[in-house]
Amino acid sequence: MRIRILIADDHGVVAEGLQYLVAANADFEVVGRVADGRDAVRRALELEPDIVVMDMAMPLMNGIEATRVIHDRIPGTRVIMLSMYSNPEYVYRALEAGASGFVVKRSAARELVNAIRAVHAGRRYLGTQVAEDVIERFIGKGVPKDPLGLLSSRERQVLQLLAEGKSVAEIAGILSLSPKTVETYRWRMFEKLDIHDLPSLVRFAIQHGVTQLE
Amino acid sequence: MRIRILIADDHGVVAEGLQYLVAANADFEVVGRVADGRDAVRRALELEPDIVVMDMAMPLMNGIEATRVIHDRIPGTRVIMLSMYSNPEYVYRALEAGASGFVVKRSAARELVNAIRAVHAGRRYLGTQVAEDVIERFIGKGVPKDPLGLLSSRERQVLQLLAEGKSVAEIAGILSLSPKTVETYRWRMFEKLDIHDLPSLVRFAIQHGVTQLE
DNA sequence: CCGGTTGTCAGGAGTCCCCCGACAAGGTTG
DNA sequence: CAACCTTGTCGGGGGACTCCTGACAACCGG
Repeated sequence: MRIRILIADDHGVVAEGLQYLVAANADFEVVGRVADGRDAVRRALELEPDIVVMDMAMPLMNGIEATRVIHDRIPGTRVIMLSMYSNPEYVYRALEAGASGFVVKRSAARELVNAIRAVHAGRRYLGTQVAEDVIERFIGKGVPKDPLGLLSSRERQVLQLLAEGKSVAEIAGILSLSPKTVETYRWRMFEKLDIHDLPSLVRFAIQHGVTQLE
Repeated sequence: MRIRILIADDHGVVAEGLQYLVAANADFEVVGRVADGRDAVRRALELEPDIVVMDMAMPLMNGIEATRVIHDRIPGTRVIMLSMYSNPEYVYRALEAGASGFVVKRSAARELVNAIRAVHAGRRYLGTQVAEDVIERFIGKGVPKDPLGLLSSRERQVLQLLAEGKSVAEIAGILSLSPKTVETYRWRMFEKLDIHDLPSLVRFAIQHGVTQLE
């Protein structure tokens, strides 16, 4: 019985590369490939793979939020987060959202393979680089507390979409909500973060990895 | 006679993925893989590959500089730049440094394969995404100019203030202008940059150093 | 001297935002 | 358990803001 894997990465070249890389192991099977967080959730629900290899920064819904949903809804599926950076704040948020592993793209492919096997065996896995960074931080200070924790998951979704330049109406369409509801999230978000203009919100989102500079 | 390829990318996972991806084509042969710009130059000198697939952002020596050296010293070797971003300034700098192709990681693997074949056949290749961006902005100019140059000084002032979160009314106050005038600058700016939402404008401003994060 | 760019302002239709209120469901805590 | 808080969801209304177009004088480059 091969390990069934879903790959979520919005960089076509990278994603297809990953697919070949993973498929080079006889006991791995890539069952799907998607390019944004919402599709990741959809296909994961549909396929119930053993493992999702998830890029952290993706359009529409980032890897963290997607992980949160998948972890909640599909108990048998484990998520391995793949990220450009090993910023402890990111690692913390990924694990807190329910990821079982965290590997930086910088590391050797070996690590991803190790991570897949470890996680599939029910363990957790941090890339060596990641583990070092995180431990370093943990002994220095406590748990990194980030203001994103103040926001509910809906609010974070809206934050990302807003920062990506979507209008309230577009967001309502994307999330299948009333525009009024989206406005409420936006309003509550501004209150919680004590931010009162869109540009500051965009900066905040970039700084906290909710969206990227592109 | 197979096309001999050197891969330079500091992200282990990505690089190995690329290797598998490229090697999936029978007429391609991956002769080496390196993780920084200096090694790229060293190995290129040593191997004289047909093609170097080069990541733009690498430690020690970035892809641009490495390309410059390789292009100068090994006439038979062509470089294809692989980048996260299709920012025309980057594309320009890559081409000016002697790259023969430019593909963004976002694009499909197919494009990289196309690029390799095209470049090996002596042509140049820009990914469709890249070509669009570049042509759009450079066609009328001829001279590669950074898009900030498109803006008048008043427009740049307004850009900065907008990106800092100021409202049109505030800006009018600061610059002692009618709000209507400020609106005009804002509108002209959007037109010139082909940007149609505030968050994108903020990103643009940050990317071009008009304002900073934090 | 003429077309293009810049700096400046105005108008109007239409959109969006701000802030408030509301309520049900779930979670937490005394 | 009861009381409270948070979250998810929606609506209203009025004021603010945006978008686009038009206008015109000044300058500058060819």
